[in-house]
Amino acid sequence: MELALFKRLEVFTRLSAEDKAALAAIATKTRVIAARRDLVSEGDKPTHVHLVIRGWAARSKMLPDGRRSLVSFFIPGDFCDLNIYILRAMDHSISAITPLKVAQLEPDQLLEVMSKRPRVIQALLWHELVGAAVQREWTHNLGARPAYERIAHLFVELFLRMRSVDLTYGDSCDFPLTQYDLAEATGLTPVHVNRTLQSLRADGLVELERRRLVIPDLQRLIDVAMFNANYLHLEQEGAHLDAND
Amino acid sequence: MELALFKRLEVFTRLSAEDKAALAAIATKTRVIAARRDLVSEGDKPTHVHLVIRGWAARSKMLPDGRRSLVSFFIPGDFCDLNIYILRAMDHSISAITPLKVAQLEPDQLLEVMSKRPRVIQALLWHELVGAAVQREWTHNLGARPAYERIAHLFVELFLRMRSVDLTYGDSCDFPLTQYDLAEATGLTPVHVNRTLQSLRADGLVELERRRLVIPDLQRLIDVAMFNANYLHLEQEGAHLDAND
DNA sequence: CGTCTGGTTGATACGACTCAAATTTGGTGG
DNA sequence: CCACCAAATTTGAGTCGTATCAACCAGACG
Repeated sequence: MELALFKRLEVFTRLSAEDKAALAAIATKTRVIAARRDLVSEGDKPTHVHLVIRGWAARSKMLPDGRRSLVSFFIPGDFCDLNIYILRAMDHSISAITPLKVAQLEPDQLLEVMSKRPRVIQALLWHELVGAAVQREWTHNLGARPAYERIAHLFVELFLRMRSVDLTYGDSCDFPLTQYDLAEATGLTPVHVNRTLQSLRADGLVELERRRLVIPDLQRLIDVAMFNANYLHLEQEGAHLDAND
Repeated sequence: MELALFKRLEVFTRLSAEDKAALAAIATKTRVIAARRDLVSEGDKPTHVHLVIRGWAARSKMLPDGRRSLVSFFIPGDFCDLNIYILRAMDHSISAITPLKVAQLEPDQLLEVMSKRPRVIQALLWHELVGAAVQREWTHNLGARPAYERIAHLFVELFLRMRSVDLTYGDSCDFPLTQYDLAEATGLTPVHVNRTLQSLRADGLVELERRRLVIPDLQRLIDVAMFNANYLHLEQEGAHLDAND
């Protein structure tokens, strides 16, 4: 288990080597899911906490008439389902976008680690709160931005999140979402996503092919999307905290 | 301070009389805000945790071009800003819809109560998780439902939330949102909200006038809105837990 | 009374959807 | 390495839901 995975948790609090080792010790059991399969399904009583190790996943909600939304994405370093301690049944599904490797944590063991290591509990709480902030921004994105800016905004968010876990390479990163996925995440039609994407490309804001995203001028895309990185709470506050007290 | 306010927290865990007394003891300082004024503003470093005692509030996010979204509503019994322990600056504003009375809790004192009373910490965590689930459903609502169902869905949600804190009277409740508020919350135009509201009325699904909502046939509205109460996690799990151990 | 806020109406325009088909890409097995 | 198939992307034409702009109306309030 690569400790690099816990980088995301350290934005808020630096974890000590022991904290990370304790987490790693209970994250040994992994599971691999094929692309497009469910990790957890709506209605299930959840049994494990998952940590994404490799690949992308999405949280989806479905309407009785078949309409589906993707309401969150998970990239490496993201925990899903920290809420299982409390919620009785899943109100959404989590499915793999790509082939997905996750660590499967036993709730009891995680609880044990948290009770002994206040930094870990803080880090996980921070993780959840940022998740909630992202969700609010998505609501805002769907409610307030037209298609062009809305898609641009999603690109910026995902790019910055990938960058925060060192998964970008200069101005590019993996980007496994299909146009159909983008449609479900933005509340648009696949056809309209396609056309909007073409304008974004024509305007030189993004390149997207073969599951690879290139953003030649990030600042320009940020401006277009009216993106305010506030909500990602990426500032390295953790840097100020000593990990060894 | 009326203990009834903590009813919302008890959906998940029954709180003992002492738990509630401890909360009430630190919730003595109240603050009153005029309608349409900010309780907390975007960018602020938050200083208190707030509990809504009377009135409605909303969480809003604004775009540089002036477009605004309401991304959450708070009704009596709701805590706002439990995240202040972690987040450095507010990524949204909280403003009063009606004249608003809140309890202003000192973060330190709340922390103190939580550390001594595991049930309280559980209840607050549950509260946050439900808030996150509601946020996801809003994202879904904006992304997947057309105007008519979308507004219907919001009515059902707010009605059920009001009912869960005993603020409904049979098939009706206070409903202080203007059509302009509804527009900002649903990502629609005030004009379109007006017209959609007229259809909902014409179809006998809701009555709404003078800040009062009547839902003559809740089940029918639920069906129209494709509302699944799952995500509110209202089932009285707390009923199973003994408050005195 | 006038003023203000919130609600309503009408006419028109446009962004996004629908349906249907063609094309390209990527993966698989022969 | 090519042939094939399925998945993903692209294109076109026509429609519809929602936005826009501009009045107008009703009640609340000082």
